[in-house]
Amino acid sequence: MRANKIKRRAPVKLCDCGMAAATQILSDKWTLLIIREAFYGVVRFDDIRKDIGIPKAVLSNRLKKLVEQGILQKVTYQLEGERTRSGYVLTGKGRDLTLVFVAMMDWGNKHCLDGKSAVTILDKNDLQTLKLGLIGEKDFAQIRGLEDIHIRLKL
Amino acid sequence: MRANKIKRRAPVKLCDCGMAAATQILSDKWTLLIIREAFYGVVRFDDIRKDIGIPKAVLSNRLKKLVEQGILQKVTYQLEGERTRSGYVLTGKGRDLTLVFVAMMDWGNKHCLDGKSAVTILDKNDLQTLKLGLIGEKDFAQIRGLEDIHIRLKL
DNA sequence: TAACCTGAGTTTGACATGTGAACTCAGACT
DNA sequence: AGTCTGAGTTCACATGTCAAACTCAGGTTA
Repeated sequence: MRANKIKRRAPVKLCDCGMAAATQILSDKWTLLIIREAFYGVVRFDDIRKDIGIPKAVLSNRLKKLVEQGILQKVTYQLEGERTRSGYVLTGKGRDLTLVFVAMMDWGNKHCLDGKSAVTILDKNDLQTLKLGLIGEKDFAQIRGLEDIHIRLKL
Repeated sequence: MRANKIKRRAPVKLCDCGMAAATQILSDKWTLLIIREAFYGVVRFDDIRKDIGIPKAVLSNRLKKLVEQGILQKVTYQLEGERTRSGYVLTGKGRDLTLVFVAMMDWGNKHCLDGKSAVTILDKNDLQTLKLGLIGEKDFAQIRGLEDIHIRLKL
């Protein structure tokens, strides 16, 4: 290995590091799976529980924390012919996790799932395939906003 | 909330979901912080420990798992005038976490750190500022590879 | 050569958290 | 009035976390 790249200290202190701050909120066995449910539109306590197999006590605790942190909000809604219920949906702060979500999905598909991916991300308007990447200033205008994208299942 | 968006089940099973697979590997209080150290070039057991404040027993355990999973590899290296030592550096699979890293950093900076960011990501060649985003097919060629980027500290 | 220092762990034992099963409680249905 | 369902809470036990003490190998000092 190239010894000149070795550092004895990280150049950014934990308290100045957005990545470190984010991990403290997101890095828990269940939290990101709960947020995944929210992205897919599953809002009910028992539905989330059945989908991901989380113990009730833990789900209750995590939902509480996610609401405190402003990532989810508790809302009241009513499905056709059903009574009103409460559910948990993403706030703006929560929806802003989209790129984290996509980045993890891409990595997981490539390295844990033999490159298979279950969804494609499309431009909502022209249905063009979208890809996550780092791009230069002159192309910033080409970046799609969260309102302009659509997640489509394959097959 | 728009009731038509509510689902009773996630459309992608956990076992087919790259995101879910990724969370099972990464979602632990310390794992992503250890990977952060690796990105910054901190490779030694004790240096990592001092930087992030992780207990030795836990660090030992996590490094073992990260090596098993092929995200880090244990290497032998020698600094000028020091004896040979072993350290932990990113593999290709580990470096592929760059976009996850950047996505989490962007989110954490925006939502946990008042928009302050400690680093900028530049094109290694023309020092253009780079940004993470979803872009359309005709611009795929503008996406920078991991070899072409450079993380610069602000100030 | 012996004593010491440092890095990289392992062991220990108290404490915290996670877990599944059983319990609660309120609103709607019969 | 009794039952069902959704959304939790409580319990008792297994697992994980933590700080401090211990180990062990190489290199340094006396």
